[in-house]
Amino acid sequence: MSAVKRRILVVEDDHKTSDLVRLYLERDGYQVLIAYDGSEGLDIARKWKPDLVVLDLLLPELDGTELCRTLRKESEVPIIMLTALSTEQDKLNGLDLGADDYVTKPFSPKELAARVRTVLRRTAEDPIYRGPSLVERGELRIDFQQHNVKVGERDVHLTPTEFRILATLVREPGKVFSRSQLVDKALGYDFEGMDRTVDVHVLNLRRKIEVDAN
Amino acid sequence: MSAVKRRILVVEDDHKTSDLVRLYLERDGYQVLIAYDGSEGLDIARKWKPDLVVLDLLLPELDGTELCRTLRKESEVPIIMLTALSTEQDKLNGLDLGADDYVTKPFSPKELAARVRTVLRRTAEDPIYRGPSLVERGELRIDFQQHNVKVGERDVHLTPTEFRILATLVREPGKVFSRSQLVDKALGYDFEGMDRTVDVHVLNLRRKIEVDAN
DNA sequence: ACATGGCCTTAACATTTTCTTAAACGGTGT
DNA sequence: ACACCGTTTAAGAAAATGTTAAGGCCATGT
Repeated sequence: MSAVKRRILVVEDDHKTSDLVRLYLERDGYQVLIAYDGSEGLDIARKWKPDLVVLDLLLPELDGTELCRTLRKESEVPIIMLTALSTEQDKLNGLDLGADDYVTKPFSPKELAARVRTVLRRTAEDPIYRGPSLVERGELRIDFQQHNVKVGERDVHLTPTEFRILATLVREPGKVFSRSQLVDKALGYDFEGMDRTVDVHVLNLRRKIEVDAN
Repeated sequence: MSAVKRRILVVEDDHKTSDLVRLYLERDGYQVLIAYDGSEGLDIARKWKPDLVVLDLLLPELDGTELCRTLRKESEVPIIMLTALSTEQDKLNGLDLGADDYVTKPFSPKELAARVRTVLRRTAEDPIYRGPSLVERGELRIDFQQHNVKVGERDVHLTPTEFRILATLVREPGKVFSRSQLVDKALGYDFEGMDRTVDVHVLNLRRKIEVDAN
């Protein structure tokens, strides 16, 4: 897909956990480095400039809390907290430290991978995530954080492509897009299929969100 | 395919990057020139009249920011910004300068090539979209973004051809066009029908937008 | 490894909109 | 009256768009 792999630093002292995480993240096409204690983590973070840090809260040498705070001061690298603690209070503390997301142990590596994707997507240069993270137009309500859409009270499930198309349109209300423009925005610059593929997505989208359905 | 290759000027001081870019763009059938600093870039842009400029933001001699502004004042050549900076603010600045698109380093040359294609498709290919995206003449209001037309308060629905004819006329107010000139602009150079066809479109157009209808 | 389910893509067909053409109309000047 | 030229009409042809359904792919669960 993209030529340059995104780099992810995992700071986690438990080898079993870190190996599992590495496995899943590498399978998703990320480049992964693991630091086994806090100060090593800080070190690598500074030199390697990862695109995202997965950070265990309980660490030898330098605590995750501390590390998180330090990283935050030095850069805006997205951080996902990883911890055994799970009370609401703990979560709030974590987020206060500047973490972008929070996963409690025991966790499924798949879920972690999903969160990584989400956080990176939010922070990446994807135009559809620029601008307000909550957009309402009439009955329609699009939450870019949660990645969900409502029509009135009804929850609407959109596929990724449908979401991207809707997002593209909603970011520039009233603007008319050609098929190929929509393809670029929603299917990506390197899509090489038929223009008319987008017709079907738009049709499905309409069926799902149009109020005056018939 | 196309008789004359489109010309692309790449202004980029890093030889490694510029070579890579040249490789990809040439493979896509473009004619490529590289300028290794800003003032050289400006020079070539003026003399060579490229169809598109790929512009690194950080340049010796004359900064990309400055160059972009200058180019914009002198022509409407599409510009794609290339930069290592990637914060929201930087992107917005770049677009504010009048760049048509923005690619952050490290980038995949394939993506750049795709963006070039897209931008050229949007701009160079269709003259009626060059110039202000909102034009008002008297009661008439043409929005090229929204692709809609108003006469006073009234929304007017135009067919694609009618829109193109109106756009052609409105881009050069007062100018008189022969039938065949209008055919070329609105129906395309490869149209092979009767000149008179355009009469009908003009008629329909008049009915729709003329205020002193009867 | 295999079946499942969700999503994407495509080709084919249906429907709607737009384009094109030929022909008729109506002034104007000769 | 007739030739000339812009205008208008109407109807069939063509193009664009909407819709359906089938096949392929990939990730996930067994």
